[in-house]
Formats: sequence, C-alpha cells, structure tokens
Amino acid sequence: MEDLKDITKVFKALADSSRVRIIKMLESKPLCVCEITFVLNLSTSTVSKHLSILRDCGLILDEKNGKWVNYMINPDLNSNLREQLINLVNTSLVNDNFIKLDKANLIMADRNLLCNI
Amino acid sequence: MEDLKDITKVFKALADSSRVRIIKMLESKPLCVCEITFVLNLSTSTVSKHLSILRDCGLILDEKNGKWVNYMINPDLNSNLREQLINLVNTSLVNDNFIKLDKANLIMADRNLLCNI
DNA sequence: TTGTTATTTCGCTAAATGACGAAATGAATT
DNA sequence: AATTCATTTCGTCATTTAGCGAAATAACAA
Repeated sequence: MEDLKDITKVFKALADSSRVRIIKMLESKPLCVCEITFVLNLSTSTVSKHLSILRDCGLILDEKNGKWVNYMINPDLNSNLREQLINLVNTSLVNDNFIKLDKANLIMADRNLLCNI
Repeated sequence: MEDLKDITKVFKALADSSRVRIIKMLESKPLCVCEITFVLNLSTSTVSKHLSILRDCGLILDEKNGKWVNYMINPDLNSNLREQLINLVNTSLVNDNFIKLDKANLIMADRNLLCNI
C-alpha cells in the first residue's frame, strides 16, 4: 500500500531529465555506471547519485558483477503505480531527439572499450 | 508530440505532496483558491503558485467566475501521458490518511463560509 | 600484498524550489 | 468613483538539489 510520501518520492525521482534518460536507456538492457556516464556526459559521482535515487524509490535494481555494478529496471515492480509509470515512460519519448541520440551513443558504449583504455 | 522537457515538467509538477493533494481534491469537484488554501493550511500565495505550476504543465485548468477562480482537472488532457498520469493519481492514495483527512476537511470548506467572515 | 579500476561517499558550490508577507491586479458592489 | 475581496505577482529567505572533484570502498589482477 502506497502512501503520499512514497508516491511523491517516485515522482521526484522522475522529475529530472537525466534520470528519465537513464530509465529510457535501461529499457534496452542492463548497464553499468560507466556506460551511462559516457552517454550522459556527466561525472561518475553525479550518475551514481542519480542511480541511487532511482534505486531508492524502487524503480531500478543494482546487481554486482565483478568490479562492475549493473543497473536494470526492477523486474519486480511491487506496485501498480511503479509498473504503470515505467510503462508510461517506456511508451513515451520514442521520437524525442535527445533520447534517439542517447540510444545511438549507447551502441558505442561498450564497457570494455570504455574501461580498458 | 511530447519531448523530454515537456514530460519532465509534468513529473516536476507532481513531485510535490501539496500538488498531489490538490489533484486529489480536484477529482471531487472544481475548487477555488481559498477552498484549497483552507484544506492545505498554506498561505494563499503559496497555493496560487502551486496551482500555476499544475496549470502550466497542462494538468489543470482555471476558469474565472466573478471574483473567484475555479480550478479543475483539465477535461481535455491533450496527451496520453497526462491522461494516464491523472488516472494513476486518481486510482492511487485511496487509503492514504492525509488524503482522507483532506477530503473530510473539504466538506467543511464552503467558499461562502470561508469568504464572508 | 600491492596495484588497478569501477563505484560510492563526502564536502562543497551554484541554482532551483517552497514558503511567507506585502503589494498589485481584477471583478463585483456600493 | 471608491471600496471590498479573491487572487496573482514580487521580493526575500531557508532548504533542497544537481553538479563537480577528491577521498574512500570494493573487487579483481599481478
């Protein structure tokens, strides 16, 4: 059961364009911090903070994998609200130019290339 | 067609508990600023600002009526996103205690009583 | 163990936001 | 025209937030 505080927290998490861009990226596949950092062109610490905000409201999950941390859309969005919000974001912005560019850049964002230099 | 900026603006509008409470109140019926101010127990200017934020992202409408301004959920939410968000808020928080209390207080908030003293 | 690398946490700064009261605006009434 | 009253706008203040770089942490590699 969701209360006002929980719901506001989820809306706050989505009330930032960088975080919406992250959700849109994660719709393709799980990503590590450095891949997202490459696409958003922000500092690693800033991206890490954004991810923790999305995680703390239950929209995404992290999973350790060696020295990487993979982030993904929470496959078990234990509420109708979160599920519908993710669907809403998922079906939105399909023609937005920034989102298209992010998706194009994501193709070039191979963690091995990014990290082994 | 919605772009990233528009969508972020709508999420920002909902990322505040007072504004979510306003949306929940407007689900019952159109309300003037003084009725909402009575329930939220905030200053008139603050409530007016909240209402303008909700209006500027297209979620609500205002309608002059004599010296009052009636605010209501926009009956013509010209986008799937706004429509689904309003539905989402509408179906959420039905058991939240603060929202219940707001609805109870709203019954006592008659604009004639509030304004004719 | 020591080094390397990915991520997180910390401390800071600049900008945005929510709150208020006071002043301005707009519409009805006298 | 002057007054009254609901609402909006303005100026200010305190708090929150997004951003960064540096330091701390965690996990693999040598």
